[in-house]
Amino acid sequence: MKIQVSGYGVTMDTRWLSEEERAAWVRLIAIVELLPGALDAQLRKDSDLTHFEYFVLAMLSEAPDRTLRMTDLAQRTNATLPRLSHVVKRIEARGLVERFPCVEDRRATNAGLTPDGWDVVVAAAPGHVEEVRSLVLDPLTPKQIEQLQVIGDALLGTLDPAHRMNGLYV
Amino acid sequence: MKIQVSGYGVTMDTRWLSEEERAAWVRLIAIVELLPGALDAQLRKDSDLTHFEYFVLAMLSEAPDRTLRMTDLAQRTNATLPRLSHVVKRIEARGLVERFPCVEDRRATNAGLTPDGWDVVVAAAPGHVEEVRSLVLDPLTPKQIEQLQVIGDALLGTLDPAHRMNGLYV
DNA sequence: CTCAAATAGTTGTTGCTTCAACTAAATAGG
DNA sequence: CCTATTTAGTTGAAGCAACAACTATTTGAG
Repeated sequence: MKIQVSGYGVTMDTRWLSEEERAAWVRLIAIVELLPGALDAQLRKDSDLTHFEYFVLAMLSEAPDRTLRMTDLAQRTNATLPRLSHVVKRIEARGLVERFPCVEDRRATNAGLTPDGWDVVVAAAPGHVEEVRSLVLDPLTPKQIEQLQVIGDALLGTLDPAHRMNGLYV
Repeated sequence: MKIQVSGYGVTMDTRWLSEEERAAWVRLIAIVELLPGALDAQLRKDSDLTHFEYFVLAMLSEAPDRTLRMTDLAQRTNATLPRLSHVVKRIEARGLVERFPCVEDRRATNAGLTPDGWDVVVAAAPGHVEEVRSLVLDPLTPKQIEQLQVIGDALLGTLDPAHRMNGLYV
């Protein structure tokens, strides 16, 4: 057994990370921790929405009739059905969406954007897009943006094999 | 569609996202949504730890005397002090860390890893590293890992300007 | 046709994060 | 000095998410 300085200490038959791997990983995990808070903060402040609520409204705003079935919406937003159900209940209470039973399959529920909900998304979008630009896009070169897209595809191949998170977003 | 935002008497047009920008952004946001859950799931299952708890223990395990001041630890883990305080209280109750007042500055509290805490990190590390490999590193080429590191630096320049998230991680 | 299993969604509980309020100690201004 | 402010940390309340349990339809096997 050998004590490592920048590893975890005890060496086993695990393949530890190389310096390059560690550098990339540390940065990715930092981004994953910081980005949601930054997004939430801007949307909260300017539009009284969480990022997830915005995400839900944005998905609906791009759907035919601005309406989707709960299961479909859950997949596009990468939410569990219970989570989505609670969130939709809250934004329904605020008048931004409405739920109604599906005719073809009476187990199913449709969630549709109300006119008020549409107005809220339209009002929130520009500020959100500006935030995305200043946080993520502006610091990168066009080449890096392309690299990020390719890298993202590779990671989502393992994180989201079914490619369920496919909605048109922003 | 062109939506106008007005603020402080100035009206400006929103620059919408190009196809490349949107593609990169959609993938990044999907990763940010999916990665934490995947990390938590593995650590929960195999070691009864959240990823954040593991992160805290890992930081302590690399510090001199396996001890850090709360503020320092909060910065390295990118947590607020209240969040860290609650988490440390919980893992202290499990015997993994202990808190004791700092001698030089009696406002401050030190958090130190106990022998049990050390054992837990050492036991959890290999499985976690394997998970990181299979989720993030293995799907990427060495060149992409390098690109990810550079891109990460650029994004953290705006997300974490003070570069507080500096701990040696993994 | 019937009954078991799968599917769609909701609801309640528990746990973690955030926010605001608080205590206590160190520092700085006059 | 001595008071005012800043810094370090804790605590309690409120809100959101994960999980489990539940109802209600639909499908499918025999």
